[in-house]
Amino acid sequence: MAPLNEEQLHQIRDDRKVQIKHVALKVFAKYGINGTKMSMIAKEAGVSQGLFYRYFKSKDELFMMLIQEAMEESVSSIEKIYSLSVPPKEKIRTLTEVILDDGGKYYFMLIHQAHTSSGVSEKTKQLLEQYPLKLYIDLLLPLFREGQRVGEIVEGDLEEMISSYLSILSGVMVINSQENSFYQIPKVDLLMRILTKS
Amino acid sequence: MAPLNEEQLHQIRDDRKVQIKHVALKVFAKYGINGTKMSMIAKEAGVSQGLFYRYFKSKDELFMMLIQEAMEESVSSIEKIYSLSVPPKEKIRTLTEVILDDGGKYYFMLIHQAHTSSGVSEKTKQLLEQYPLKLYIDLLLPLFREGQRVGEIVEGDLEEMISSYLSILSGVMVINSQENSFYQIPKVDLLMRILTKS
Amino acid sequence: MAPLNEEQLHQIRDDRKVQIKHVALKVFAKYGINGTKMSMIAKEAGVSQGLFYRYFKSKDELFMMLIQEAMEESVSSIEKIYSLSVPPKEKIRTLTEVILDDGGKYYFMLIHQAHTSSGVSEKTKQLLEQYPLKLYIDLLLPLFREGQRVGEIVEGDLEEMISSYLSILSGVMVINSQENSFYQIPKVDLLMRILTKS
Amino acid sequence: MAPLNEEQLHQIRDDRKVQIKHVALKVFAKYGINGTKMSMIAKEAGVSQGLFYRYFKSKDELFMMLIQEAMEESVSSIEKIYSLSVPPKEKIRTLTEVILDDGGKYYFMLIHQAHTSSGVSEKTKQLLEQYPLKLYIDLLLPLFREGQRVGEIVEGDLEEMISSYLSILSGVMVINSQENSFYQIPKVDLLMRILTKS
DNA sequence: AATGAATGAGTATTCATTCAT
DNA sequence: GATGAATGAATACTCATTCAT
Repeated sequence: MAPLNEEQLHQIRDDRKVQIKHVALKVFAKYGINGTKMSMIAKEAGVSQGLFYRYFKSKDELFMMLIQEAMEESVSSIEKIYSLSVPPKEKIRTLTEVILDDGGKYYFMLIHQAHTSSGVSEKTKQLLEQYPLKLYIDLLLPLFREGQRVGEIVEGDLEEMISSYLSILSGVMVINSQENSFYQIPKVDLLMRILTKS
Repeated sequence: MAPLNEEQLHQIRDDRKVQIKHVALKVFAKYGINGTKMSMIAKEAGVSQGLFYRYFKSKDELFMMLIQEAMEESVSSIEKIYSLSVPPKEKIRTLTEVILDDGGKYYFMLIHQAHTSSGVSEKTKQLLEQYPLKLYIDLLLPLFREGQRVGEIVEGDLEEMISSYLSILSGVMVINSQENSFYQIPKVDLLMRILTKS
Repeated sequence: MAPLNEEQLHQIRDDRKVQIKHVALKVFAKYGINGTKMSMIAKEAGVSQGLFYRYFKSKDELFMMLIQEAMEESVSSIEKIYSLSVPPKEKIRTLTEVILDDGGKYYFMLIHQAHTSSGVSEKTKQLLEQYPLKLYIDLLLPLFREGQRVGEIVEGDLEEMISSYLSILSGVMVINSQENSFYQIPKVDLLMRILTKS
Repeated sequence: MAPLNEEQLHQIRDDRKVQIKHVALKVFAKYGINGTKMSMIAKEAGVSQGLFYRYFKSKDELFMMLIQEAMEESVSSIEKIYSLSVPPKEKIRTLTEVILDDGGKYYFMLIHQAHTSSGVSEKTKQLLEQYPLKLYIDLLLPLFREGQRVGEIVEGDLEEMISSYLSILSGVMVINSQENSFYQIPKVDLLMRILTKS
C-alpha cells in the first residue's frame, strides 16, 4: 500500500500534538511540573512515553509552551472584552464569567504552578517575567476607570482594586482546578460585589 | 558539666522537632510535597538529613503531621471567634484578619497542596477527608445566621455564601503563599464587601 | 510503463543493499556501533528507517556483515599481493599502499570498533575470532621470509615484526578514520623504514 | 559514636574520587563515552550508581575531567624529557617508552575516543581544541631539530616526521588499549627505526 | 545523638525495531 | 515496496531513606 501522503501525515502530527497538549494542560494544572510524571501525560493521552518525544523536546519545553499560550490567551481575553458594546460593569461581569469558565481555569492554575514550583527552568522564569501583574492591571485600568466615572464601580485606588480582583479570581480558580474540589467556585454576582456599588 | 538529665534531653528533642516542623511548614507550603526535597528541609532547619529521621519517620509522616495541625488549628481559630463579645460582622472581620495573617497562610497553602499534589499517601488522603468543607461551614453557620438576623450580612443562601467566602479566602492565601508573590493579598474591607451590606 | 520484472526488482534490491552498506561502513567506522544511530544510516543513505529493515534484519546484522566483508577483503588483499612479479620489498610497499589507501581505512576502523566496542553481539565476537592476528601473520610470513632471504628486510624475529607492522598500520588507520583527523597518515616510505634496511 | 571528623571525611571523599576516576579512565578508554554505561563504571568501582553523582556532576563532566588530565599529563611528559642530560636520540627513546608504558595508553585512548565519538558535548570539543597536534609538534621540534643537527635523526621535513611519529604512537596505543588485544605493542627499537639512522 | 556517605527505587529521555497505512 | 508514526526496553540521573562511624 502507498504510504500516507504529506497532508495525512501532517494531520496526524497536528492531531497528536493538540491531543497531548490538551491532556498535559490539565495534568500540569492539577499536579504542577514536579508532580506531573511523564507517564501520567502519556497514559492520559493514550500514547507511549516514547512518542511524546517525537512531538515535544522535553517535559519542560511543553510546560513552557503551555504557559506561553496561557498568558497570550489571558491577555487576548481581556482585550476582547473592550469590543463589547455594553456598560463597563457588564464588561467586567462578562470577563469574570469568561475567566471562571471551564476553559480558563486550567490556564490560571498553570500560571500559578509556574510561579510556585521549584525546579522550573530559567527559561520558564524569564517567560513569566514577560507577563507581570502590572501588565494585566494596565490592560484593565481604562475599563475600571470608566466604570468609576459612570458610577458603577466603587471609589478607591484602582490599581489596588484590580490587583485584588485578579488575585481573588486567580485564587478561586487555583483552588478549584482539581476535579473533586474541596472548595467551590463562587457565583459571579457574589464576586462582583467586591467592585460594584450595591 | 554534668550530663543532661532525662527531662532536659526531652526538652531538646521537643525543641528540635518544633524547629524542623516550623521550617518544613514553610517549605512545603511554598513548593508542595513533590517540589520539596529533604535536603531543603534539612538545610533550612540546620540539621543533617540523617538526623531528620531521628525525629520523623518519613517525609510523608511530617507532611501529615503538619496537615493535621493545620486543620486542628483552623477549626480552633473559628471556635475562638465565638468567644469575642462583638457583633457578628466584627467577629467575621476578625476571623478574616486572623486567616489572612501571616501565620495562617502557610496552613492554607499546605492544605491546598495536600488536596492537589500527586504522590500524597493514602493515609494523608484519609486525614483530609476528616475535615471536609461541610465541617467548616457548619462551624460558621450560627455566626453568619446571627449576622443575617441583625441585618449585617446580606441576604441569600448561607451555605453557599460561607462556602464562597472560604474559597476566596483560601484562594488568595494559596496564591500568595510564596515570598515574592505575583499577586497581592486584598484588604480585609474589600473582602468583607462580599458578605456585608454596604 | 510495464511493471518491472523479477530480475529488475532483484537488481534494485541489490543496488539498494550495496548503497546502504556503503554508507553504513563509513558511519560505523567513524562513530562505532554505539555512536551510530539508525537514523544516521537511514538519513545518510536516503531511505526511511523502516525500509532499512526490509534489507537487513538488524543493526547488528549489518554490522556483522560489514565486519565479515572487511575481513575477507583484507585477506584477499594480501593474497593478491603474491601474484605481483616484483621483489618482496616492493610487494610489501604495494600492500602498505593498498591498506593506507582510502578504501582500506574504513575496514580497519570497523574491525577496531568491533574489537573494542561494548555492546557487540556474541555472534560478532565469534566472527572476529575466526580471523585472529595469527592468520594474517601466517599469510605474510612467506613474503617477509623471502624479503629477509634476499636481504631487503631487516633481520629479526619475523612473527614479531609482522605483528608490529600490522599493529602500526592498523593504528594509523584507526586514528585517521574520521574526516578532520587530529592526526595524519604517515608516508609509506617512512613506515617502510621499520622493516627495511636503509 | 561521634561522627567522622572533617579530615576523615575529606579522606574518604578523596579516595572515592580517585578510585572512581581510576576505573572510569579505563572504561572510557576501552569503550568510549557512548559505549560506557554508568552501570559499568559503578560496578567496576564497586559503588552504587547513585553515589557516583555525589562525586561528579555527570558522566560528561567526568569524561571531560579525564580528558583534561590526559592532555595536561601528555604535555608535561614531553616537557620532562628535556631535563634529561642524554643525547637527543636517547631522549626520544625515553619519551617513546614513557608513552608506550601502561599508564600512558589509557590517556591516548581517551583522547582518541574524545576525538572520534559522536555525542561528545560542545564543552569537551572546545577542550580538545586547546590541545591541537600543532602544540605537540612545536613542543618536540627543538628536540628533533637537535637530533638532526647531531646526526642522530634522519633528514627530512621535521614537522611531518614528528606528526607521523605521534600518529604511529597514538595508533598503536589506541588499538592496544583493550585488555586482550588483537594486536600487540611494537618494541621501542622497532619504532625508533622510523626516526633514526641505522 | 549526629553526620554525611551510601543505596536503590523511580523518572525523564533516547533509540532500535515494529506497525498501520 | 516505502513511509514515518508508534512502541518499549534501556540508560542517565535524582532523591528519600539507611548505615557506618
